[in-house]
Amino acid sequence: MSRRNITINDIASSLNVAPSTVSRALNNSSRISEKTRIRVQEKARELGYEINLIASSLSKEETGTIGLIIPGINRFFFSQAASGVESVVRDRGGRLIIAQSNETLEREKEITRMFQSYRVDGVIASLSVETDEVDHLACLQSRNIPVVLFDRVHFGLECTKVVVDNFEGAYRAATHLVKTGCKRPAFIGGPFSSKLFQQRADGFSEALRDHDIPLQPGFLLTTDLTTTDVHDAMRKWMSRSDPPDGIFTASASTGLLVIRIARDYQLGIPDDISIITFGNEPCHEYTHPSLSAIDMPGHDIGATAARHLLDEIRYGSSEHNLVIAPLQLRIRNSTLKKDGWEKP
Amino acid sequence: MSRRNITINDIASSLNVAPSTVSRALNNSSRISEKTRIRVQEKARELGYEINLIASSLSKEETGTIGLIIPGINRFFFSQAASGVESVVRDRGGRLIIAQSNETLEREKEITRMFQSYRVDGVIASLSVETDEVDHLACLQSRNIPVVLFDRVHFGLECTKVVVDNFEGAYRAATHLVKTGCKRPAFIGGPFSSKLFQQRADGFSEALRDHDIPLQPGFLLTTDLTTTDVHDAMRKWMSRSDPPDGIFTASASTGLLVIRIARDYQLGIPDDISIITFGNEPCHEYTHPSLSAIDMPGHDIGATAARHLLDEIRYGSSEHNLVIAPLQLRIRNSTLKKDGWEKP
DNA sequence: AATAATAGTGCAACCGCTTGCATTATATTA
DNA sequence: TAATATAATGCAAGCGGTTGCACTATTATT
Repeated sequence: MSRRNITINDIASSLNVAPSTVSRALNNSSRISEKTRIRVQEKARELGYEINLIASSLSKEETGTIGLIIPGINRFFFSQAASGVESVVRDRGGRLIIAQSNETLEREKEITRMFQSYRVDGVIASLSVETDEVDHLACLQSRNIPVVLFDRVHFGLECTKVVVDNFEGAYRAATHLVKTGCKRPAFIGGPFSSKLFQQRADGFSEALRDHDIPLQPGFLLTTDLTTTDVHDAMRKWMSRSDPPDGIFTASASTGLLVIRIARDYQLGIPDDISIITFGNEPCHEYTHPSLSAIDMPGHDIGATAARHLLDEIRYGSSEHNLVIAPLQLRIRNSTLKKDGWEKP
Repeated sequence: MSRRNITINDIASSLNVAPSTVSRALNNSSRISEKTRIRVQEKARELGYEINLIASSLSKEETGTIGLIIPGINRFFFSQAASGVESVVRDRGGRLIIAQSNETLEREKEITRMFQSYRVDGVIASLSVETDEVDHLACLQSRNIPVVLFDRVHFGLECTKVVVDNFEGAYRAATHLVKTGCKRPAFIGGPFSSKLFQQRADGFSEALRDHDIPLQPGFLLTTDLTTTDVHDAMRKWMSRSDPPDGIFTASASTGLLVIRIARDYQLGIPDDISIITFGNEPCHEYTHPSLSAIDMPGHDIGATAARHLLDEIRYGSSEHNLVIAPLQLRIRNSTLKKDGWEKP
């Protein structure tokens, strides 16, 4: 059982050539004769040689590794995105390090420091809710490590960003509610400190305005989206004599919660109340009724972010784009009122 | 904007000490005087020094990085497990590289080669369905890279394994079905090439035997668990004059599918037919009715695997354990028949 | 056949940190 | 005070590749 790993020196000496020749042969340098290349590669296979990427990284001053920061890997959207990133990075022969911020800025900073130490070639990130400044990311850039943000972006950082059009998605969701017969739609979203929720609220409002549906006072709620918050909101709404007949939740998980609470209130979905969410999860197919949603293509978003980052690394272009990923309206039963105006 | 990264040499020369002194000071070696240590650490902070982990890894011949191989990051159980691994690894100051096999052996082999090249300190893996031999993992071990398997393990590899007791879980699920009034429970699982499904089937059978419930012919199905397979199975069962009155699915996703198909057949759940699954997902709370399950603690399993691996790395112990993670029976509405024998 | 151009290979420095051993400064002991 | 033990620091050789440049072997040009 050979303890020590085979190195290019082993190959070199067993073939009586220089290590540099071996290195070039293994990297298919054009400066090596076909004959030698084959001799070297065969010997390498014979000895079970595997390149030491650490050594290679050190001398090449690039690691072929990119770092991914997400709030939590175990949330559907982010795991989809991670999957997308991973597949692109792998296709291009790279490696991926994934780290979770757990929604704290402190941890996010820790991770960027770690990535810096690791000399990753680039970083893709979706920011924690807490993140209100981006010095830690700017620091990466100043050390020549390009950054690409997706979904949870911050416009204080000059970099390529891959986002969905939150305004448009919300607009479409609200329009869908209206077109399927809702006269009194309501909105529940997260804090406006996150631009994303602001935009979703705006899209919702504008859609109502454009369709001449008045926004009832108290029907546009901003909370922290904790379970309690959502329960409170529902209680407030349902205790009214004129409750909403449609709800748009600005997050997928909130929608799932709302559908359950609505059932507890014995509300008929969608006939008493329609429900649609921003964000789509596998669950949505399995709820009762199945839950309509604005679907954010997580995998594509991750893949796109990765492609942009890798291009920036490869070509050193410092051209920063704002990429808008397409949204899909997934109509399911939670918004198909019997007497709705529009049936698919 | 300083392009080049600060190195220990920069610190050394600006302080007129040797690089080795700086290195030791930064690593809190006891061989350095308090005074120098502080001087060095302050200067390091002042210059914005960040250790180059690549260089450090190369000279220490250890990377502080561990590799994780899972079939797919975007599946709940595995993302939970990954999360568990990550948190433990991070607590101990390490880094994690995650790679997905996408359920193919070939990709799994590729990953192990990549990990080898990366000189990860250890590997945690949950095998692809295709994986019927473990030479690629044995190869890691032979190069002194310890391996820990979880959930999808292979007993051909001598290593620590973290699993759940599939037999017992299935036994408990089946017993639960029986105790809640099922007289004709059925089982649908994956191919027996995977030990795990075999064990679940065995647990199911034994529970019936122990409770004197006969297993009807054709009620223990082994398929590839594709959507078509599940539909076929349900059609076969439901076209009988004496269909099952309870179904135990050996995977969570199959259960979700079954509950939907059952609704399409207009079956009352749980009164006409109870459903319980091996594996629990957030979805289970939101289906209608909510779906009972044997819950595998993904996060804990990952964390446990990580702890064992890191200990093996640190202490070089070659003692290999079989760790059985506890299962939880999550009783929800899909198994609470009105006239069941046992109510919680 | 002599010269120039080109292809193939080797030398050696380097990437940045670590570490065994040698050396020097300081403290302890006789 | 000299001899010895101990603490603090420095030297230099790695770790395993990569790469600019020098050098040799081969081929093309006149």
